[in-house]
Amino acid sequence: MVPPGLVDAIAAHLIALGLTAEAAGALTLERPRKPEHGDWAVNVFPFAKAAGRPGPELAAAVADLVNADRPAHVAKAEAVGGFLNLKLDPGWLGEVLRTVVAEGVEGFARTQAEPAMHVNVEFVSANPTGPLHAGHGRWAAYGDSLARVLARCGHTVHREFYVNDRGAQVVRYGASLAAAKAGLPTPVDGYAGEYIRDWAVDLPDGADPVEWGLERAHVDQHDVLVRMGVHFDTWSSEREVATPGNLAATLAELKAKGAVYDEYGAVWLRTSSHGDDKDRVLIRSDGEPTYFLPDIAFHRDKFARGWDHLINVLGADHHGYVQRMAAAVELLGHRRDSFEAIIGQNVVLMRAGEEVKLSKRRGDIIELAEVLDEVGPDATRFTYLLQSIDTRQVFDLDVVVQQSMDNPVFYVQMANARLAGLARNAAARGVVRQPLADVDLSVLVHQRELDLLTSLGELPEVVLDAADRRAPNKLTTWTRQMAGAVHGFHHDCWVVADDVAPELTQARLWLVEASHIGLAVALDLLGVTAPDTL
RNA sequence: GCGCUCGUAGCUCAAUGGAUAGAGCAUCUGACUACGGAUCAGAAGGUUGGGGGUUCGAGUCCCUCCGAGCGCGCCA
Repeated sequence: MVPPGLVDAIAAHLIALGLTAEAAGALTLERPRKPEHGDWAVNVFPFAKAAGRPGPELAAAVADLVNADRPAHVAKAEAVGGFLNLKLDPGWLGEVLRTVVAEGVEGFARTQAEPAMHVNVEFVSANPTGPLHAGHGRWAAYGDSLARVLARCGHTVHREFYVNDRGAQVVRYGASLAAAKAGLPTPVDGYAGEYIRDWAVDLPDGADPVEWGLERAHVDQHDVLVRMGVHFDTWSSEREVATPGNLAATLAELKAKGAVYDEYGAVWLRTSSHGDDKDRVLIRSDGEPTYFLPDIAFHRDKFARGWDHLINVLGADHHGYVQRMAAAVELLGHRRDSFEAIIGQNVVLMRAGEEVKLSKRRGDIIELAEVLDEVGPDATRFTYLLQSIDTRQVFDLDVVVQQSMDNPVFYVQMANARLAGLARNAAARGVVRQPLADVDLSVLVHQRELDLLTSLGELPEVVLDAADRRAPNKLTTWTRQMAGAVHGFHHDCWVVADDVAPELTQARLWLVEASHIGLAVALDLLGVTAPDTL
């Protein structure tokens, strides 16, 4: 949070020092890494050239102007090198606290992004040929949390799961189930997983193994996602999208762009003219569409349903897919950047110090359901969101299972529970919290208290940053920092005690309330519950 | 061979092109007659894989080399 009017005031000083209004408009405040550099800082180096003087000199000049006429809540401006460091008065943090309490869990850190978009987020989209494995969990946690963060920033968000229930693999899957039921060996190119044998036991006589198997896999995947707290607005079926009429209409639209041609008996799309490294087959020489044409029809359908920005969360093994789909989107007449592929790196699962390879075909998988059984939904989601989606993640089941200090989710949840405990304790001792308007917050001067308030004030920016950079893990980092501040406060600052003045107890009770709100907001965006008792 | 994504403390990870690269774990040393010690404080730990370049300034951008994962189907 930034004191209202502060940016404008500094920009006005820059203009007074010779910058154009446009140049000064680029001004941003940033959080200094070190506390001694103040609460906010302006890096004036970028403006040095336009002002016609060296950065340090410009910073000093702006500092003089700010000190001569201090904007609200600014206690001191100081130039250090090319930085203008701003120290806010203690009253500002009280304003932060009052804002947090007034806005509450619903409203705090809810910033309106401009422009607000209709965003369709497609994620997981696992093949309907078996249960979700531990690797899928990362996409589930990431996609759902990203959707929550985008929604909090004012976007209208739709969660979509695409079911590839058509094509050769589905046939192989059905054949594998049928063979297992008959006690026959797994067909060549079939699925050999243990779940095939387990599920085949339930396959009714006379049932179509493909149809029955698809339903079985869907129910299994749906249920485990629900257990994780992940809900999709739409489960789209490739079969329903790939109707002859739909495919023909899509093909016709592409043909109208002159991007379709016949060769070797197949029908091709000229994606290479739009950034792909070669053209792609739409309809095979045997007359069957590849996966690609239905996929294009599916994306066309998303646009037609009113979504103007499409996000696809994909595993690293699908990165080759991005260019061709971006090309197709462009050929359909949409802006290239209205299709956004987020490529996530794979999860490496460790158990007993060894890497576990995940392969559904070979049957060597760890099911997501097993992870949830062992670890629980909260630790599972928190762990998946611990780091950037851009880096390979090592998910060590043994470490996550033991509720040790290796697992930060307990550190964070305990901080939340402690805050609740502080409020409970005060109530049990008969301390009644007075209305916030009647409470003097200026007694909050302990470094632990200031740390909590500073951290709280950062949350709105963290949420925006997480949305802009598609990085919900920023929130994980924030909760860990916030939890550290809570534990420090808990250790050093007693809320109700004989040697704590009643006024300080009141202020601290509200500090506890605000901190509780902040953690609740962040944990909700991560999809992690915030229990008040552990 | 070509392409995509990466490489930061012993380990797992942070760091809008900005200030002396930060946390947690593990290790060592301290702090409990009170709100949950599942905590807190301190110490130690770094040539940000190597080398060039761009600029006032590079962990971050560019080039190159090394290393890792993943792609390069009329599979999905």
